[in-house]
Amino acid sequence: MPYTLILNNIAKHIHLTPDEQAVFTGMLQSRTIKRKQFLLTDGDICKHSAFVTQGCLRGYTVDKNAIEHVLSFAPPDWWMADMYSLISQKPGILNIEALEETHILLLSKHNQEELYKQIPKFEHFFRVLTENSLVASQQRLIDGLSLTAEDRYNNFCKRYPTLINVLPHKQIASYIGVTPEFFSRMRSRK
Amino acid sequence: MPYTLILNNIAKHIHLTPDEQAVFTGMLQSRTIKRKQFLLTDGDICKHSAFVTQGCLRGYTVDKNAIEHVLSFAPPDWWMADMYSLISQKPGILNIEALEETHILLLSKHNQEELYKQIPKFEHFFRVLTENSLVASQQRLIDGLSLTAEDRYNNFCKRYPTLINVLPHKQIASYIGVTPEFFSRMRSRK
DNA sequence: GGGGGAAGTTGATGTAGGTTAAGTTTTTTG
DNA sequence: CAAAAAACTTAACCTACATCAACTTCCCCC
Repeated sequence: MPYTLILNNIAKHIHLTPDEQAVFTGMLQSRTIKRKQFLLTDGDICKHSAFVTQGCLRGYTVDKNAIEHVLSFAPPDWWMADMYSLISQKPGILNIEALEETHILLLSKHNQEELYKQIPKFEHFFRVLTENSLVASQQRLIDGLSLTAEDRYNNFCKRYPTLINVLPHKQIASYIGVTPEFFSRMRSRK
Repeated sequence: MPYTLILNNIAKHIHLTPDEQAVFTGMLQSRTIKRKQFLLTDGDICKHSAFVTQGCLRGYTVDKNAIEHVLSFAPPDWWMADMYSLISQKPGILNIEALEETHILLLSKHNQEELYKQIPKFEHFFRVLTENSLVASQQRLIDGLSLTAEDRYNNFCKRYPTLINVLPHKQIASYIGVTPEFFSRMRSRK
């Protein structure tokens, strides 16, 4: 059953009756994105939250020197969206690309709001999810201000051990905020 | 009436009946913090969300070299807490200090949860609040990865024009991630 | 209102990490 | 499976920003 992962993800925070589960899963749309293809690009208006069931997404921005900066990765069991664009419904700044063939479940903004009305527990669920993201984002900000690149890399290894062997080095380098060249030097110093 | 500001803050996202307003304001505790005094220090467990009605708070961490890093400022009409500690109820990493005499309204974690039960609209309110914080935090992350210190300073001036003339330079320097010395040089170059 | 301790400035020097470039290895895809 | 592209490495050189130190100005608080 393709909904096991997402229902378990939700069950971590709220309990759904079988009926509610059916309402919820009925709102989902499943989709496969091939390697190097995009779910969303810079300038698009984000109309869905995506939940990854297989593969891996990355969300990144491109600066005025055409350098990419990874904001987040989404391996299985993670949610991904351009939050700014999703909540404002204005053109976003994020590119969301599949690093390998990736299976996702899409929840449209319309259905998400419908869910808040029909099953208010989902307000709670997404509040908690957002709170956790905020804490992680703030911790990463603090790390960026107070740690060396080497310490940030060590943290990344500890926090996301499964991703280390899956992601290309240049993507990890971009996430922690260094060039691939410097990342390579850092790694050889140990 | 000392609750006007906070009720208007809430009215931006949800509508409360007079009864609900009374329930809510009845849960608040007001407090004054003198200049250079702390609402919370590193290692404390955060038990309240604070809403500033007058003055200004700053939240910062201290790294292993005893350097302070400002995570956020809270002028009037802003909420402040150590989110990590508040949601996990584990010792936090944030110091929250008053930059001048500051009036706040405190909502305890217990009352906040009570509010979610008694007036579910508050789930919605805090979800939206948290979403907006997340978007701001992510934008700051991206700025840190892709802009020079000078560009970050210009952004800060645009985004928080009222804070520029209120905050000591060294606090702004810390927020944008440079030393006071470099901040001074940056400013003299224009 | 004046003295003392922060806050801010300025200059000389140091360094983490960037840039450019060239070469090697791995992966992808026709 | 081969060729092309992408990922990774190494080295020389560069720069944005940090550090240290001495000085000046501001602004609390007694």
